[in-house]
Amino acid sequence: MLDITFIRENPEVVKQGMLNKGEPSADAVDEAIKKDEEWRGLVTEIGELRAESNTKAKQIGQLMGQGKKEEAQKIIQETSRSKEKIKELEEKVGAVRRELDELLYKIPNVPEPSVPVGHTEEDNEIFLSWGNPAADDWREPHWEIASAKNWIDFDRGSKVTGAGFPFYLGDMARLQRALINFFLNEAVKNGYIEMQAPYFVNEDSARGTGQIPDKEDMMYTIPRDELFAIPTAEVPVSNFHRDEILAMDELPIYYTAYTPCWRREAGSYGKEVRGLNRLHQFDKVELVKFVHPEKSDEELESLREYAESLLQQLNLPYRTLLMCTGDMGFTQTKKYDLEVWSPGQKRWLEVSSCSNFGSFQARRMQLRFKNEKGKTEMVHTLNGSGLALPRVVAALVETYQTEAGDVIVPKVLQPFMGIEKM
RNA sequence: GGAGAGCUGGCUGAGUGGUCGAAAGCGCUCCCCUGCUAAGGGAGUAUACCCCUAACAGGGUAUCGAGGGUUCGAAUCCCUCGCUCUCCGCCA
Repeated sequence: MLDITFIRENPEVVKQGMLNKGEPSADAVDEAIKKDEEWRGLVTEIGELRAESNTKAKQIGQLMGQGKKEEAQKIIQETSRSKEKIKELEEKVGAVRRELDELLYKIPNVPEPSVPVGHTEEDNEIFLSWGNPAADDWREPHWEIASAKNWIDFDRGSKVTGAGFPFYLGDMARLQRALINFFLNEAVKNGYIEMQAPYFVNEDSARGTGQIPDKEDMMYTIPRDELFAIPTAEVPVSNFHRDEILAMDELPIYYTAYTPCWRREAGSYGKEVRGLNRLHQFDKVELVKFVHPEKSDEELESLREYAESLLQQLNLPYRTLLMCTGDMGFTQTKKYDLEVWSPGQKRWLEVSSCSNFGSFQARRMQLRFKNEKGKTEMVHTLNGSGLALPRVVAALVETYQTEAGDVIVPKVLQPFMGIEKM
């Protein structure tokens, strides 16, 4: 959610950003400004009425204390009249505030000036490419390799749970465990605090990071206990400091957490979801940063560089995309996607998304800090995957497959697996 | 799952219907005193929002776990929920 004061002072910037992000109309901006005016008017009016009745209540208290009951009685009668007016206004102000909040929830974060304006993924900018994508004809997609080696059991996963919930077996299971260890170790080396987070969150947390109301259908729910299965560790980790005021010298704070992620992925179909390309449950190591507002731009770059370093160490060719305004999402000011090359499928697979949210999430979460002047100010939040497992595994297996059909274990993972070949 | 106790400012803790945004202590900040140290004296020290202002200052409202209710008036009474602690049960 954006700051209404910022919207009031920069309506055109907000409107332009909204249209650039592909919203059909920016009318919500003017409507919000109008609602805000109405709301402030009502708040002022109520404040005055309450001030009056507070004064009278105090007078009554004094008179009662002095034993002047009749005089007190007189004032009591006067007061009960304005009571109803206050109640009426309170209901109205509550309704107007809800309407205002609803409008504010509809206004997306404003893209950074450096973000290319565009509508579709065609307009994303290739920020950089690394490595030489393999293009040999003999390379197979990972699901062929996995099935030959009996590494992934999709059918039994479907029997036990449903489509998109595979079992991993033998060396494949060990590979995933190795990747998780490798990613976490690297993150800790780079200053991230390792964290184990809850896999379910409550409604306030889902709202805090914007899953509700924007992306409610993405999550699995546990209605009886009013909980949501996390679609990413971003949700519990970002909400860790919700409703807090941090000291300035605590910033920046970096966290990393491994969790499974659950996503309903309603409406997905076809070859896009073949094999490990898209699952309902998958593993991911997530990176979350809480930073000083002035630092968030450079923090996004270092987050991106860190995520890239993982692919470099695994020696997997990738490219980094700077997402255009229309493809970047509601809550971000700027976003990079890392795509790894899948030589068996001959396509790029997204394995990380590094985003700067500015104060957008922090405002929803009421996460603030005391700045240089001792004023409370919203922190800036960023997050990125470091990395998401299944597609890394897919690209890795396809890239490290030998013509003889084995899969070599990447050097950096060998210490974790204790073998050189799967 | 059952029974009970509790939730007050950065912390400890007082406050059972009126002058309480809240005693006292600790901590912290500033000032004074004191030739180190220690001690002492004084002032200040929550958050959000609204109004006003060039700004500072100022005025107002709300907040004593959350939400609702009773009342002219609620930290104090009532209801619902959350959380913490103790005991019992169960359990990886």
